[in-house]
Amino acid sequence: MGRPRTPLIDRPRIATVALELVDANGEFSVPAIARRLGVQTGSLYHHVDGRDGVIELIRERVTEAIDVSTLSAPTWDTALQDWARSYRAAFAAHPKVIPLLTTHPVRAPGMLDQYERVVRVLMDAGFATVDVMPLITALENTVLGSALDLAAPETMWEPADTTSTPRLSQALAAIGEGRADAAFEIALAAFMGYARGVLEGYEG
Amino acid sequence: MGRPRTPLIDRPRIATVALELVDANGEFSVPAIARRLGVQTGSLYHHVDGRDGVIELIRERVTEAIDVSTLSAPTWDTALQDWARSYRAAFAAHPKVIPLLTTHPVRAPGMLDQYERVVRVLMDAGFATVDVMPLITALENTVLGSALDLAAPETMWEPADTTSTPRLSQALAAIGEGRADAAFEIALAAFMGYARGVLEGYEG
DNA sequence: GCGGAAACCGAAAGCCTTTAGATTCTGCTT
DNA sequence: AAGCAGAATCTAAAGGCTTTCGGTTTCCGC
Repeated sequence: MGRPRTPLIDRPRIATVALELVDANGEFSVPAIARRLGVQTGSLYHHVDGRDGVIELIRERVTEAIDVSTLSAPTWDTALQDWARSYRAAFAAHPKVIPLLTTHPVRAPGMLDQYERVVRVLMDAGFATVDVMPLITALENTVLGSALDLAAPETMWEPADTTSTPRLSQALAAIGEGRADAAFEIALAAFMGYARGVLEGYEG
Repeated sequence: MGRPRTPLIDRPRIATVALELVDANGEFSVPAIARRLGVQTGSLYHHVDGRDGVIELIRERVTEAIDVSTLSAPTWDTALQDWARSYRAAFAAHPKVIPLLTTHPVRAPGMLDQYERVVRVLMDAGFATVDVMPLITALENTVLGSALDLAAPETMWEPADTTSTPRLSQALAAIGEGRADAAFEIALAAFMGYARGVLEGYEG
Protein backbone atom coordinates (compact mmCIF):
# COMPACT_ATOMS: atom_id res chain seq x y z
CA MET A 1 0.00 0.00 0.00
CA GLY A 2 0.88 3.67 -0.03
CA ARG A 3 2.81 5.58 -2.62
CA PRO A 4 4.92 3.34 -4.86
CA ARG A 5 8.65 4.04 -5.27
CA THR A 6 8.15 4.67 -8.95
CA PRO A 7 4.79 5.89 -10.28
CA LEU A 8 2.71 3.09 -11.77
CA ILE A 9 0.87 5.23 -14.31
CA ASP A 10 1.18 8.57 -16.08
CA ARG A 11 -0.87 10.66 -18.50
CA PRO A 12 0.73 9.36 -21.71
CA ARG A 13 0.03 5.78 -20.76
CA ILE A 14 -3.54 6.62 -19.80
CA ALA A 15 -3.98 8.24 -23.19
CA THR A 16 -2.56 5.23 -25.00
CA VAL A 17 -4.77 2.72 -23.24
CA ALA A 18 -7.85 4.90 -23.58
CA LEU A 19 -7.28 5.28 -27.32
CA GLU A 20 -6.74 1.54 -27.65
CA LEU A 21 -10.00 0.86 -25.88
CA VAL A 22 -11.93 3.29 -28.05
CA ASP A 23 -10.34 1.98 -31.23
CA ALA A 24 -11.37 -1.52 -30.23
CA ASN A 25 -14.77 -1.03 -28.63
CA GLY A 26 -15.87 2.45 -29.62
CA GLU A 27 -16.05 3.37 -25.96
CA PHE A 28 -14.08 3.42 -22.74
CA SER A 29 -14.59 3.70 -19.02
CA VAL A 30 -12.34 4.79 -16.21
CA PRO A 31 -12.47 1.36 -14.53
CA ALA A 32 -11.61 -0.33 -17.83
CA ILE A 33 -8.51 1.81 -18.21
CA ALA A 34 -7.54 1.12 -14.62
CA ARG A 35 -7.89 -2.62 -15.11
CA ARG A 36 -5.63 -2.56 -18.16
CA LEU A 37 -3.05 -0.63 -16.23
CA GLY A 38 -3.28 -2.92 -13.21
CA VAL A 39 -4.37 -0.13 -10.92
CA GLN A 40 -7.39 0.83 -8.85
CA THR A 41 -10.02 3.02 -10.46
CA GLY A 42 -9.54 5.95 -8.13
CA SER A 43 -5.84 6.20 -8.86
CA LEU A 44 -6.51 7.65 -12.29
CA TYR A 45 -8.06 10.72 -10.70
CA HIS A 46 -4.62 11.81 -9.53
CA HIS A 47 -3.44 12.13 -13.12
CA VAL A 48 -6.52 13.07 -15.06
CA ASP A 49 -9.53 15.26 -14.41
CA GLY A 50 -12.09 12.48 -14.50
CA ARG A 51 -13.76 11.02 -17.52
CA ASP A 52 -13.83 14.32 -19.39
CA GLY A 53 -10.12 14.65 -18.76
CA VAL A 54 -9.52 11.33 -20.47
CA ILE A 55 -11.51 12.54 -23.46
CA GLU A 56 -9.32 15.63 -23.68
CA LEU A 57 -6.28 13.37 -23.52
CA ILE A 58 -7.61 11.36 -26.43
CA ARG A 59 -8.35 14.53 -28.34
CA GLU A 60 -4.78 15.72 -27.92
CA ARG A 61 -3.38 12.38 -29.01
CA VAL A 62 -5.44 12.32 -32.17
CA THR A 63 -4.99 15.94 -33.19
CA GLU A 64 -1.26 15.69 -32.55
CA ALA A 65 -1.05 13.71 -35.77
CA ILE A 66 -2.12 16.68 -37.88
CA ASP A 67 0.84 17.78 -39.94
CA VAL A 68 1.32 21.47 -39.25
CA SER A 69 4.17 21.74 -41.69
CA THR A 70 1.64 21.60 -44.52
CA LEU A 71 0.84 25.20 -43.69
CA SER A 72 4.33 26.27 -44.75
CA ALA A 73 3.71 25.43 -48.38
CA PRO A 74 4.68 28.14 -50.89
CA THR A 75 1.15 28.79 -52.12
CA TRP A 76 -1.90 29.30 -49.97
CA ASP A 77 -4.07 26.82 -51.81
CA THR A 78 -1.74 23.86 -51.55
CA ALA A 79 -1.16 24.74 -47.91
CA LEU A 80 -4.88 24.76 -47.19
CA GLN A 81 -5.60 21.62 -49.16
CA ASP A 82 -2.83 19.57 -47.62
CA TRP A 83 -3.68 20.78 -44.16
CA ALA A 84 -7.29 19.73 -44.61
CA ARG A 85 -6.21 16.31 -45.88
CA SER A 86 -3.86 15.82 -42.97
CA TYR A 87 -6.56 17.00 -40.56
CA ARG A 88 -9.00 14.46 -41.91
CA ALA A 89 -6.37 11.70 -42.01
CA ALA A 90 -5.70 12.19 -38.32
CA PHE A 91 -9.32 11.39 -37.56
CA ALA A 92 -9.51 8.68 -40.20
CA ALA A 93 -6.81 6.80 -38.30
CA HIS A 94 -9.22 6.49 -35.36
CA PRO A 95 -12.76 6.62 -36.70
CA LYS A 96 -14.36 5.37 -33.51
CA VAL A 97 -13.16 8.33 -31.47
CA ILE A 98 -15.03 10.83 -33.60
CA PRO A 99 -18.43 10.56 -31.89
CA LEU A 100 -16.63 10.95 -28.59
CA LEU A 101 -14.85 14.14 -29.57
CA THR A 102 -17.76 15.84 -31.25
CA THR A 103 -19.55 16.06 -27.93
CA HIS A 104 -17.29 18.97 -27.12
CA PRO A 105 -15.95 21.39 -29.70
CA VAL A 106 -12.55 20.71 -31.19
CA ARG A 107 -10.60 23.38 -29.38
CA ALA A 108 -7.62 21.65 -27.87
CA PRO A 109 -4.84 24.08 -26.90
CA GLY A 110 -2.56 22.99 -29.72
CA MET A 111 -5.39 23.53 -32.18
CA LEU A 112 -5.65 27.25 -31.56
CA ASP A 113 -2.10 27.76 -32.77
CA GLN A 114 -2.92 25.92 -35.95
CA TYR A 115 -5.95 28.13 -36.54
CA GLU A 116 -3.74 31.14 -35.99
CA ARG A 117 -1.44 29.89 -38.73
CA VAL A 118 -4.32 29.12 -41.06
CA VAL A 119 -5.67 32.63 -40.56
CA ARG A 120 -2.25 34.00 -41.38
CA VAL A 121 -2.01 31.92 -44.54
CA LEU A 122 -5.33 33.30 -45.78
CA MET A 123 -4.56 36.87 -44.79
CA ASP A 124 -1.19 36.76 -46.51
CA ALA A 125 -2.90 35.35 -49.58
CA GLY A 126 -4.97 38.51 -49.71
CA PHE A 127 -8.32 37.40 -48.31
CA ALA A 128 -10.38 40.08 -46.60
CA THR A 129 -10.48 39.87 -42.83
CA VAL A 130 -14.26 39.46 -42.83
CA ASP A 131 -14.07 36.47 -45.14
CA VAL A 132 -11.40 34.56 -43.27
CA MET A 133 -13.32 32.94 -40.41
CA PRO A 134 -16.34 31.89 -42.45
CA LEU A 135 -14.01 30.26 -44.95
CA ILE A 136 -12.02 28.45 -42.31
CA THR A 137 -15.17 27.32 -40.55
CA ALA A 138 -16.56 26.00 -43.82
CA LEU A 139 -13.38 24.06 -44.43
CA GLU A 140 -13.37 22.70 -40.92
CA ASN A 141 -16.99 21.62 -41.25
CA THR A 142 -16.08 19.77 -44.41
CA VAL A 143 -13.29 17.96 -42.64
CA LEU A 144 -15.35 17.03 -39.61
CA GLY A 145 -18.40 16.10 -41.63
CA SER A 146 -16.30 13.75 -43.70
CA ALA A 147 -14.69 12.35 -40.60
CA LEU A 148 -18.13 11.63 -39.21
CA ASP A 149 -18.87 9.69 -42.35
CA LEU A 150 -15.84 7.52 -41.69
CA ALA A 151 -17.19 6.61 -38.29
CA ALA A 152 -20.33 5.24 -39.92
CA PRO A 153 -19.61 1.85 -41.41
CA GLU A 154 -20.36 1.60 -45.13
CA THR A 155 -22.48 -1.44 -44.45
CA MET A 156 -25.12 0.82 -42.96
CA TRP A 157 -26.21 1.69 -46.46
CA GLU A 158 -26.55 -1.88 -47.62
CA PRO A 159 -29.66 -3.04 -45.73
CA ALA A 160 -31.78 -0.87 -47.98
CA ASP A 161 -33.87 -3.37 -49.84
CA THR A 162 -33.44 -2.92 -53.56
CA THR A 163 -37.13 -2.82 -54.35
CA SER A 164 -38.23 0.15 -52.27
CA THR A 165 -35.28 2.34 -53.20
CA PRO A 166 -34.13 1.23 -56.66
CA ARG A 167 -32.30 4.38 -57.68
CA LEU A 168 -30.43 4.59 -54.42
CA SER A 169 -29.36 0.95 -54.70
CA GLN A 170 -28.27 1.53 -58.27
CA ALA A 171 -26.25 4.59 -57.35
CA LEU A 172 -24.65 2.74 -54.46
CA ALA A 173 -23.72 -0.24 -56.60
CA ALA A 174 -21.96 2.08 -59.02
CA ILE A 175 -19.30 3.13 -56.58
CA GLY A 176 -18.46 0.59 -53.88
CA GLU A 177 -15.45 1.14 -51.64
CA GLY A 178 -14.09 4.64 -51.86
CA ARG A 179 -17.35 6.52 -51.40
CA ALA A 180 -16.22 8.39 -48.30
CA ASP A 181 -12.87 9.38 -49.76
CA ALA A 182 -14.42 10.47 -53.04
CA ALA A 183 -16.97 12.60 -51.20
CA PHE A 184 -14.26 14.33 -49.22
CA GLU A 185 -12.18 15.09 -52.28
CA ILE A 186 -15.27 16.49 -53.98
CA ALA A 187 -16.09 18.73 -51.05
CA LEU A 188 -12.48 19.85 -50.81
CA ALA A 189 -12.24 20.58 -54.53
CA ALA A 190 -15.52 22.47 -54.34
CA PHE A 191 -14.26 24.54 -51.44
CA MET A 192 -10.98 25.36 -53.09
CA GLY A 193 -12.74 26.42 -56.28
CA TYR A 194 -15.00 28.69 -54.31
CA ALA A 195 -12.10 30.17 -52.35
CA ARG A 196 -10.17 30.96 -55.53
CA GLY A 197 -13.26 32.67 -56.84
CA VAL A 198 -13.49 34.83 -53.73
CA LEU A 199 -9.91 35.97 -54.21
CA GLU A 200 -10.47 36.82 -57.85
CA GLY A 201 -13.66 38.63 -56.95
CA TYR A 202 -11.67 41.26 -55.04
CA GLU A 203 -10.06 42.47 -58.26
CA GLY A 204 -13.04 42.32 -60.64
CA MET B 1 -51.08 -1.34 -9.12
CA GLY B 2 -51.40 -3.47 -12.21
CA ARG B 3 -52.25 -2.40 -15.72
CA PRO B 4 -53.93 1.02 -15.83
CA ARG B 5 -57.32 1.40 -17.58
CA THR B 6 -55.79 3.84 -20.00
CA PRO B 7 -52.08 3.66 -20.84
CA LEU B 8 -50.04 6.23 -18.94
CA ILE B 9 -47.35 6.67 -21.57
CA ASP B 10 -46.76 6.11 -25.26
CA ARG B 11 -43.92 6.46 -27.75
CA PRO B 12 -44.78 9.99 -28.92
CA ARG B 13 -44.78 11.31 -25.39
CA ILE B 14 -41.53 9.56 -24.60
CA ALA B 15 -40.04 11.18 -27.69
CA THR B 16 -41.31 14.62 -26.67
CA VAL B 17 -39.95 14.43 -23.14
CA ALA B 18 -36.64 12.97 -24.29
CA LEU B 19 -36.19 15.76 -26.80
CA GLU B 20 -37.08 18.35 -24.17
CA LEU B 21 -34.49 16.93 -21.82
CA VAL B 22 -31.78 16.92 -24.47
CA ASP B 23 -32.65 20.44 -25.60
CA ALA B 24 -32.35 21.63 -22.03
CA ASN B 25 -29.45 19.60 -20.66
CA GLY B 26 -27.72 18.15 -23.67
CA GLU B 27 -28.37 14.70 -22.31
CA PHE B 28 -31.09 12.39 -21.07
CA SER B 29 -31.51 9.21 -19.07
CA VAL B 30 -34.26 6.67 -18.91
CA PRO B 31 -35.01 7.39 -15.25
CA ALA B 32 -35.18 11.12 -15.98
CA ILE B 33 -37.79 10.56 -18.67
CA ALA B 34 -39.73 8.27 -16.35
CA ARG B 35 -39.72 10.87 -13.57
CA ARG B 36 -41.08 13.54 -15.91
CA LEU B 37 -43.83 11.19 -17.00
CA GLY B 38 -44.65 10.17 -13.44
CA VAL B 39 -43.89 6.55 -14.10
CA GLN B 40 -41.43 3.92 -12.91
CA THR B 41 -38.21 3.53 -14.86
CA GLY B 42 -38.91 -0.01 -15.97
CA SER B 43 -42.23 0.92 -17.53
CA LEU B 44 -40.52 2.64 -20.43
CA TYR B 45 -39.11 -0.67 -21.55
CA HIS B 46 -42.60 -1.75 -22.61
CA HIS B 47 -42.72 0.99 -25.23
CA VAL B 48 -39.13 1.53 -26.28
CA ASP B 49 -36.15 -0.72 -26.89
CA GLY B 50 -34.00 0.69 -24.10
CA ARG B 51 -31.82 3.73 -24.23
CA ASP B 52 -30.84 3.23 -27.85
CA GLY B 53 -34.51 3.01 -28.71
CA VAL B 54 -35.05 6.43 -27.21
CA ILE B 55 -32.24 7.81 -29.32
CA GLU B 56 -33.88 6.42 -32.45
CA LEU B 57 -37.12 8.05 -31.34
CA ILE B 58 -35.34 11.38 -31.05
CA ARG B 59 -33.73 10.88 -34.43
CA GLU B 60 -37.12 10.33 -36.04
CA ARG B 61 -38.58 13.39 -34.36
CA VAL B 62 -35.82 15.64 -35.54
CA THR B 63 -35.52 14.36 -39.09
CA GLU B 64 -39.29 14.50 -39.50
CA ALA B 65 -38.91 18.26 -39.76
CA ILE B 66 -36.96 18.04 -43.00
CA ASP B 67 -39.13 19.43 -45.77
CA VAL B 68 -39.27 16.75 -48.46
CA SER B 69 -41.32 18.94 -50.75
CA THR B 70 -38.18 20.92 -51.53
CA LEU B 71 -37.16 18.02 -53.75
CA SER B 72 -40.08 18.71 -56.08
CA ALA B 73 -38.66 22.02 -57.23
CA PRO B 74 -38.58 22.54 -61.00
CA THR B 75 -34.80 22.66 -61.28
CA TRP B 76 -32.36 20.23 -59.72
CA ASP B 77 -30.13 22.86 -58.22
CA THR B 78 -32.82 24.72 -56.32
CA ALA B 79 -34.21 21.37 -55.17
CA LEU B 80 -30.85 20.28 -53.84
CA GLN B 81 -30.07 23.62 -52.26
CA ASP B 82 -33.38 23.98 -50.48
CA TRP B 83 -33.31 20.39 -49.32
CA ALA B 84 -29.87 20.90 -47.80
CA ARG B 85 -31.02 24.07 -46.05
CA SER B 86 -34.08 22.35 -44.67
CA TYR B 87 -31.98 19.38 -43.59
CA ARG B 88 -29.63 21.64 -41.69
CA ALA B 89 -32.47 23.70 -40.24
CA ALA B 90 -34.01 20.56 -38.77
CA PHE B 91 -30.85 19.96 -36.79
CA ALA B 92 -30.33 23.61 -36.04
CA ALA B 93 -33.65 23.60 -34.20
CA HIS B 94 -32.14 21.14 -31.72
CA PRO B 95 -28.39 21.67 -31.66
CA LYS B 96 -27.81 19.67 -28.52
CA VAL B 97 -29.09 16.45 -30.01
CA ILE B 98 -26.47 16.40 -32.72
CA PRO B 99 -23.67 14.76 -30.75
CA LEU B 100 -26.19 12.13 -29.68
CA LEU B 101 -27.28 11.27 -33.19
CA THR B 102 -23.89 11.27 -34.82
CA THR B 103 -22.91 8.29 -32.71
CA HIS B 104 -24.91 6.19 -35.12
CA PRO B 105 -25.27 7.00 -38.82
CA VAL B 106 -28.30 8.96 -39.92
CA ARG B 107 -30.18 6.12 -41.55
CA ALA B 108 -33.66 6.35 -40.09
CA PRO B 109 -36.28 4.56 -42.17
CA GLY B 110 -37.84 7.75 -43.44
CA MET B 111 -34.43 9.03 -44.48
CA LEU B 112 -33.84 6.31 -47.05
CA ASP B 113 -36.84 7.44 -49.05
CA GLN B 114 -35.47 10.95 -49.10
CA TYR B 115 -32.14 9.71 -50.40
CA GLU B 116 -33.99 7.79 -53.06
CA ARG B 117 -35.64 11.01 -54.18
CA VAL B 118 -32.38 12.95 -54.11
CA VAL B 119 -30.75 10.30 -56.26
CA ARG B 120 -33.62 10.60 -58.69
CA VAL B 121 -33.31 14.37 -58.82
CA LEU B 122 -29.64 14.08 -59.72
CA MET B 123 -30.15 11.28 -62.25
CA ASP B 124 -32.94 13.18 -63.97
CA ALA B 125 -30.71 16.23 -64.09
CA GLY B 126 -28.26 14.21 -66.12
CA PHE B 127 -25.58 13.29 -63.62
CA ALA B 128 -23.68 10.07 -64.26
CA THR B 129 -24.58 7.18 -62.01
CA VAL B 130 -21.04 6.91 -60.72
CA ASP B 131 -21.01 10.53 -59.66
CA VAL B 132 -24.30 10.56 -57.78
CA MET B 133 -23.43 8.97 -54.45
CA PRO B 134 -20.14 10.79 -53.94
CA LEU B 135 -21.94 14.06 -54.62
CA ILE B 136 -24.79 13.28 -52.23
CA THR B 137 -22.37 12.14 -49.57
CA ALA B 138 -20.37 15.32 -49.96
CA LEU B 139 -23.51 17.38 -49.56
CA GLU B 140 -24.61 15.38 -46.54
CA ASN B 141 -21.21 15.80 -44.95
CA THR B 142 -21.49 19.53 -45.45
CA VAL B 143 -24.87 19.57 -43.74
CA LEU B 144 -23.80 17.43 -40.81
CA GLY B 145 -20.48 19.19 -40.40
CA SER B 146 -22.26 22.51 -40.21
CA ALA B 147 -24.78 21.06 -37.79
CA LEU B 148 -21.94 19.93 -35.58
CA ASP B 149 -20.68 23.48 -35.58
CA LEU B 150 -24.05 24.64 -34.27
CA ALA B 151 -23.75 22.30 -31.33
CA ALA B 152 -20.49 23.98 -30.32
CA PRO B 153 -21.29 27.25 -28.59
CA GLU B 154 -19.69 30.25 -30.26
CA THR B 155 -18.24 31.29 -26.95
CA MET B 156 -15.78 28.44 -27.22
CA TRP B 157 -13.71 30.55 -29.55
CA GLU B 158 -13.57 33.51 -27.26
CA PRO B 159 -11.20 32.29 -24.52
CA ALA B 160 -8.31 32.54 -26.95
CA ASP B 161 -6.18 35.25 -25.38
CA THR B 162 -5.57 37.98 -27.89
CA THR B 163 -1.83 38.07 -27.41
CA SER B 164 -0.91 34.52 -28.38
CA THR B 165 -3.20 34.34 -31.38
CA PRO B 166 -3.55 37.91 -32.69
CA ARG B 167 -4.62 37.09 -36.24
CA LEU B 168 -7.22 34.62 -35.11
CA SER B 169 -8.64 37.12 -32.66
CA GLN B 170 -8.71 39.76 -35.35
CA ALA B 171 -10.46 37.49 -37.81
CA LEU B 172 -12.97 36.50 -35.16
CA ALA B 173 -13.71 40.08 -34.21
CA ALA B 174 -14.46 40.87 -37.84
CA ILE B 175 -17.50 38.64 -38.03
CA GLY B 176 -19.33 38.11 -34.76
CA GLU B 177 -22.70 36.40 -34.75
CA GLY B 178 -23.47 34.67 -37.98
CA ARG B 179 -20.22 32.77 -38.40
CA ALA B 180 -21.86 29.34 -38.47
CA ASP B 181 -24.56 30.38 -40.93
CA ALA B 182 -22.09 32.13 -43.20
CA ALA B 183 -19.86 29.06 -43.23
CA PHE B 184 -22.72 26.82 -44.19
CA GLU B 185 -23.82 29.09 -47.02
CA ILE B 186 -20.26 29.20 -48.28
CA ALA B 187 -19.91 25.44 -48.24
CA LEU B 188 -23.28 25.07 -49.94
CA ALA B 189 -22.46 27.62 -52.63
CA ALA B 190 -19.12 25.92 -53.16
CA PHE B 191 -20.78 22.57 -53.57
CA MET B 192 -23.41 23.84 -55.99
CA GLY B 193 -20.76 25.51 -58.08
CA TYR B 194 -18.80 22.31 -58.25
CA ALA B 195 -21.88 20.25 -59.11
CA ARG B 196 -22.80 22.57 -61.96
CA GLY B 197 -19.26 22.20 -63.24
CA VAL B 198 -19.58 18.43 -63.21
CA LEU B 199 -22.71 18.61 -65.29
CA GLU B 200 -21.13 20.96 -67.80
CA GLY B 201 -18.06 18.75 -67.93
CA TYR B 202 -20.12 15.94 -69.50
CA GLU B 203 -20.69 18.04 -72.61
CA GLY B 204 -17.28 19.61 -73.05
C1' DG C 1 -66.42 -16.25 -19.99
C1' DC C 2 -61.42 -17.40 -20.43
C1' DG C 3 -56.68 -17.23 -21.52
C1' DG C 4 -52.98 -14.71 -23.16
C1' DA C 5 -50.85 -10.43 -23.92
C1' DA C 6 -50.17 -5.68 -22.46
C1' DA C 7 -48.89 -2.12 -19.08
C1' DC C 8 -47.86 -0.86 -14.73
C1' DC C 9 -45.11 -1.29 -9.99
C1' DG C 10 -41.39 -2.80 -6.96
C1' DA C 11 -37.00 -4.55 -6.55
C1' DA C 12 -32.68 -5.96 -7.63
C1' DA C 13 -28.10 -6.94 -10.16
C1' DG C 14 -24.26 -4.95 -12.15
C1' DC C 15 -22.06 -1.39 -14.18
C1' DC C 16 -20.14 3.39 -14.02
C1' DT C 17 -18.38 8.07 -12.01
C1' DT C 18 -16.62 10.47 -8.40
C1' DT C 19 -15.08 11.54 -3.73
C1' DA C 20 -12.89 10.68 0.78
C1' DG C 21 -9.76 8.75 4.15
C1' DA C 22 -5.66 6.07 5.23
C1' DT C 23 -0.98 4.95 3.97
C1' DT C 24 3.55 5.35 2.05
C1' DC C 25 7.09 7.50 -0.53
C1' DT C 26 9.60 11.85 -2.63
C1' DG C 27 11.66 16.20 -2.59
C1' DC C 28 12.57 20.43 -0.60
C1' DT C 29 13.55 23.15 3.37
C1' DT C 30 15.89 24.00 7.52
C1' DA D 1 19.94 15.07 9.37
C1' DA D 2 15.30 15.92 10.31
C1' DG D 3 10.89 17.32 9.10
C1' DC D 4 7.02 18.34 6.44
C1' DA D 5 4.05 19.26 2.26
C1' DG D 6 2.47 16.91 -1.38
C1' DA D 7 2.15 13.10 -4.68
C1' DA D 8 0.53 8.41 -5.72
C1' DT D 9 -1.68 4.41 -4.43
C1' DC D 10 -5.32 1.53 -2.18
C1' DT D 11 -9.72 0.63 0.10
C1' DA D 12 -14.28 2.01 0.61
C1' DA D 13 -18.40 3.94 -0.32
C1' DA D 14 -22.22 6.90 -2.16
C1' DG D 15 -25.23 7.71 -5.85
C1' DG D 16 -26.72 7.20 -10.64
C1' DC D 17 -27.77 4.64 -14.73
C1' DT D 18 -29.26 0.55 -17.63
C1' DT D 19 -31.62 -3.46 -17.86
C1' DT D 20 -34.17 -7.48 -16.28
C1' DC D 21 -37.47 -10.13 -13.58
C1' DG D 22 -41.56 -11.29 -10.97
C1' DG D 23 -46.07 -9.78 -9.37
C1' DT D 24 -50.50 -7.56 -10.38
C1' DT D 25 -54.20 -5.77 -12.86
C1' DT D 26 -56.64 -4.82 -17.13
C1' DC D 27 -57.75 -5.35 -22.03
C1' DC D 28 -58.89 -8.11 -26.25
C1' DG D 29 -59.79 -12.11 -29.23
C1' DC D 30 -62.08 -16.42 -29.35
